[in-house]
Amino acid sequence: MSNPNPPRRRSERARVAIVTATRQLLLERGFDGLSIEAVAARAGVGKQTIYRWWPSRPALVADVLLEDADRILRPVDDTDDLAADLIRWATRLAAALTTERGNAMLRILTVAGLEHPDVQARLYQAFSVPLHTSVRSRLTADGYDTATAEAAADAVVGGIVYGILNEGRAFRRSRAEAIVRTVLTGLGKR
Amino acid sequence: MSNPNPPRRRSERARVAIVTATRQLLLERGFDGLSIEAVAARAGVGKQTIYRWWPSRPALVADVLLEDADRILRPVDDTDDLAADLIRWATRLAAALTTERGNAMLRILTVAGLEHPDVQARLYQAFSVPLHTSVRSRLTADGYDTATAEAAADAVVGGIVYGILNEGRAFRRSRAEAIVRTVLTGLGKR
Amino acid sequence: MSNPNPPRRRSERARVAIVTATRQLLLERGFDGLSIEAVAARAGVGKQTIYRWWPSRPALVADVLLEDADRILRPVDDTDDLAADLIRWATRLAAALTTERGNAMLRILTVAGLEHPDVQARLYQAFSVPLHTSVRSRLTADGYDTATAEAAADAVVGGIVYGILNEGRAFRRSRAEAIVRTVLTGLGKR
Amino acid sequence: MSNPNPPRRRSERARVAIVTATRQLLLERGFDGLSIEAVAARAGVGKQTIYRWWPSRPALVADVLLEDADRILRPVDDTDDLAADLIRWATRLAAALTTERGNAMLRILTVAGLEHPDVQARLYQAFSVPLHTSVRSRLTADGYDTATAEAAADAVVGGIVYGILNEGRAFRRSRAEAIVRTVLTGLGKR
DNA sequence: CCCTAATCGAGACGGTACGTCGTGTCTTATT
DNA sequence: AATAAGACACGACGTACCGTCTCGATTAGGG
Repeated sequence: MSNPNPPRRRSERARVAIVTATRQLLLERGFDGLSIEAVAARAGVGKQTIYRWWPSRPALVADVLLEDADRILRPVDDTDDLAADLIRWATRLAAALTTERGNAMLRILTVAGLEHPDVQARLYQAFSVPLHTSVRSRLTADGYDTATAEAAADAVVGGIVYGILNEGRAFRRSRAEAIVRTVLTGLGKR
Repeated sequence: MSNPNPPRRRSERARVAIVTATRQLLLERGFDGLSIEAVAARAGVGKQTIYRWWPSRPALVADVLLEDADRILRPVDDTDDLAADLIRWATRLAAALTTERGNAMLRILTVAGLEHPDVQARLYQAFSVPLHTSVRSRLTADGYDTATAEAAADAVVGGIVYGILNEGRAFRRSRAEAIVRTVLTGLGKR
Repeated sequence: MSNPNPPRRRSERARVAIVTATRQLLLERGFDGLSIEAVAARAGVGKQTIYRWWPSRPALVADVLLEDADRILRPVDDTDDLAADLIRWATRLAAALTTERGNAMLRILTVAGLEHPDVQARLYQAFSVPLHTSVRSRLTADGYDTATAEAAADAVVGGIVYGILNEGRAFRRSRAEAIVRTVLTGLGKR
Repeated sequence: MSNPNPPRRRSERARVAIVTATRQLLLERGFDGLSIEAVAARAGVGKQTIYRWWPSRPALVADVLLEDADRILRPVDDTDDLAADLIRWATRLAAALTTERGNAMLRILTVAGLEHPDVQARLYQAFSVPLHTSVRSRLTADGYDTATAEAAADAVVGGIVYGILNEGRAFRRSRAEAIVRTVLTGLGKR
């Protein structure tokens, strides 16, 4: 009995060439300067091959960003020093998002998400959720209740990422530390 | 002494028509869907009249957003109850940014800023700075030191705005309140 | 002794499906609107199967036209009345070329020939030559010399076919008759 | 009182460049090989400028052909020798249509007309009608009645042009002469 | 109060990119 | 082998806008 839905046979060679070309052009020209035509040319691929597998420019960009997600997402350490763990995590996050490449990625990621709802959903799952969860679960692991952990994660992640969106690479790591300290200081175990 | 910048005789009629058309089209089609050609057509204006006064599409959009800034920016009240003042302010901010129109504005504002550095600077001054300052000065007014107020303002503003950027209109006002409470609880006067 | 051209095992089913689909699409969309892809889809056949057996689109079209040649080509009757024979033949030809289908065929045939030299050669042999020969040999049968018969055939066939190419289905059969009469009247046996 | 329909201001420079480029490319690559993109590139013009003024490729081609119509259309001389006049005209027509350029034009003209009805109408008026009329009026000038002149013109023009469409540049001028002679011989004044 | 130069509407222009269609070649799995 | 299916690199399509550039036709101030 044969498969009624034979899987479409996709060229891995083309897929990699497209994703690679997209990544390069994204860093060279930014999200807005990225044209499908340029990607196709650099990848040595027909435009149709891109349109066959990706519904839109933001969707292609999202795939590229998702492949690089682990450069930004790191788990929170779990020693017996909560403050130290979160501060280490926060400064590393700030560091990753203020490298030239990391900052470019953050901006691209944000624009791509804002311009295309379904891409937004994927990026949200892949970036915002893990970031938030890292902090939240480190807190609940230490005994904080869900609501408190939630609000504290909002404040820490939002404070840092929104700060970097606004200030760009000028955002200092010490500011991330200050945010964590400020939020933490107020969290009395009940 | 003669005016070094002799006011050029600009048609106010055209200016208003352009800004109005831009606002409408922005809400109908979003930032990316906005074309100068469509603005000119809707405003009953030649394209050149737009290019004569605005250097780029984001600059035009920025002007429209700036005209509407006061719909979002409200001062923090200054009663003797810090927590109540900040919570009121935060929930109002969240409310403004989760209306259909307010949310659209936030998204447009963010994209416009991320894609055009000099527009970014103007929008930063007009939106991010006042937001941040509101909170910070309410805190310093209550005796908190600059560094603490800074970090707390980062956490509150970032927590709310970044949250809304991610969740959109689904962001609950109660979450804004929780963030404020969490941040506040930790701020012990020294 | 074995066949030097071992017949390749070609699917007759596919051949017929392709030719039929081509004929339908030719009548629906004309020569220019005919795409190999559409033929393959309508025939339920892979594109490669078409390219395997026909070198080009005009070649495929030519095959279809050749299968239908006998709808147009009729011998000239040979009674003892030359004028009546030729007039009958001419009006029948005009009739065949002014039906919806016949006229479409003529136009397709002409375009296909003009755009592809080797197809032109085949179509010339299959259509123009027999048409011309019909008239010419009826005349030589009646005793006219070759050169005269040749020129008269040129005038009759060209007059009718070129007329129909220009006027389309508006060309009246009586005009074909008039041409024949005019040409004939001048042919005095020597 | 201002003109309610201000004439659109068309660039003559662009018009000429487009027509010239089209003519060149037509002779280099033929009708089918002509792409709007190539015309735009060679003319140093945006594609839109072509599409703004011509509705289709055949329409553009028709304009080019019409500009060259006088290379083919010549009046019939009117001396007192009908046969000589028509033969001279016919051989000149055959000569014009069997030069490399003239033959190319004839083929292009025919294909363009067959593929686009409204272009067909214009080309018919500009080429077929004058050709036919030339012969017909020379005959009526000599006293032949309308119907006879009509049929004779059909035979002469059709015989020559259809012959050249079929035989191409191999068509001999003497054949044109033979056709004229044959048709003429049969025309007894009544 | 008129003159004149800046501004206005309109829209053509040379371009870039879009997203789609079709080409002819190829690869894979099936018969 | 030949087949149905369809991915692939490529080229062209016709459209949308870009930002620049004329065109007259106002229109608002300084003479």
